[in-house]
Amino acid sequence: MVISRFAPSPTGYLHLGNARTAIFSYLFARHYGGKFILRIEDTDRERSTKEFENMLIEDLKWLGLDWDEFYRQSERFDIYREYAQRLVESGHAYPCFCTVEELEEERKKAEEKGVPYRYSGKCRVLTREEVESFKEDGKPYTIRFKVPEGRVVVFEDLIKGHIAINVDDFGDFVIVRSDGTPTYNFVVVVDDALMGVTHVIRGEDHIPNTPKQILIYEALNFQVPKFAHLPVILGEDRSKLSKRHGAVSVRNYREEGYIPEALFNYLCLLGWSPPEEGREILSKEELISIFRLEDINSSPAVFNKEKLRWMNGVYIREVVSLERLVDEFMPFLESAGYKVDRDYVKRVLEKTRDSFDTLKDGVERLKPFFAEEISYSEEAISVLENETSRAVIESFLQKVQEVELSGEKVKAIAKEIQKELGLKAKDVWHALRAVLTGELEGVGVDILCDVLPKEIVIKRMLKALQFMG
RNA sequence: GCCCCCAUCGUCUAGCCCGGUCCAGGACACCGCCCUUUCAAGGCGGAGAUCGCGGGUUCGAAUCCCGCUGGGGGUGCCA
Repeated sequence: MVISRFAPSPTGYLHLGNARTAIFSYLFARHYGGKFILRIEDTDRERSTKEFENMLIEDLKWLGLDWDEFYRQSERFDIYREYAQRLVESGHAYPCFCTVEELEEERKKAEEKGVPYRYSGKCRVLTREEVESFKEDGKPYTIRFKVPEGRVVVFEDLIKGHIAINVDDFGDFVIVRSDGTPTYNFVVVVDDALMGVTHVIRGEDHIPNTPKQILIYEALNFQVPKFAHLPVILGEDRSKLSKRHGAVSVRNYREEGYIPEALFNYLCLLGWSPPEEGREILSKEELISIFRLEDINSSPAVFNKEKLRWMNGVYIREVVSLERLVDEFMPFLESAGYKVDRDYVKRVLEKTRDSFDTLKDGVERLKPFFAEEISYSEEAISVLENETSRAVIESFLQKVQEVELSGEKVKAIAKEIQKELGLKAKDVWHALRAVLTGELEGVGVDILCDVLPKEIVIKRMLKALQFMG
């Protein structure tokens, strides 16, 4: 069976890049009917927080991901301790008593000499007696993995292909910190092996770590999994997508009114493309059935907010059901301070969902449907100041009294007024629009009248007349 | 510095493995027209890539080989 995992560290909000990694890893597992594991990598006790962990989980669920197993590394320290012990006993690792200061010194010297830095291996040659006596003195120590010399680690990456790295490039690395907590390169191996992970799917920034991990797999006699390193996501300036590029967390997009399925869909298209050309709007189910690691592009992709926006619009106007859209939209109306009836919102959205790209934009555009009081823009005011506008409004008020209000009716009335007053269609509509929406652009006056209660329409007319004095 | 990865329209990409059907296809954005009471949406059309550069191999290269350049990533008692 295929087993993949997503292993975020709870040190911040779920980043778009990580979200995409999670999605690919998830799609892969589901495609093969395998298992998907979520593992919180919180071995760095300094930077990890429970709050971030909760938000990570919340965001992953919001995106539509689910997992079969859940682990938290901070709860598995006993396991790591045991395997670290084994490595020491088998001679693959050793205690190192060097202080941070000493190491800093080594690094500085290397830099001055212009040679690439790697740990000197000083403590590698400590005798048993020396080690014992240091320990008795209570000297803090780390445990380092002994990197074999002259070894070239080779692996076939499922995305990048053949990769060979000479491990002489890095020195013995720390697997257990002086405070007893294990480090990433070590725990990731122990966990992936123990959890039976068959495919390690992660960002390409992990490629340099891979040989170190393979060395540990071997030392522990674990079976080495397959690796698939995803290209990174870049910002507009082609550097790794980060906070300085603006909104880069899943949460940002959630708050801006993006539909989770749209974000999910868009993220999939960064670095991956469906085998069937031309179809880009794909549901989670479709993605699961067609997703293959082989179709992942090996070059980095620039995140394009415009296209995400467009895609979100597609989801709003034609993909999600009306009920779903209402559910998604309600919270945005509430946080904008509108107290409205769900049924009313549904009637509004049914006619207007094709005119905005994000829920937040929707709130703005649909203001005339929800706001108690509307305010006039400068352009609207200048229209209201037109002599003809008063006549239009007065006539409209009179004609609307005896009829049931609807978009069709309003069209008929507008035409009548136009004829009676000898105006251009534009003049009539502009006046009505200014009165009803306070703007000269936006939703159609007819659809506005289709759902807006008649008394509100009348109220706005009267208010306008009053405004005109 | 050293190590690693990458390179097709502005952006995401198809094609590259198995050279010719590619004077390179699709999508977003852009431009124009249509629809129209406005803005969107929608429909139709357009512009946009000498396939990073230079060498090879070949009758023929975006596709194979080599070099260069550019970009990105890594180089932690972070993950």
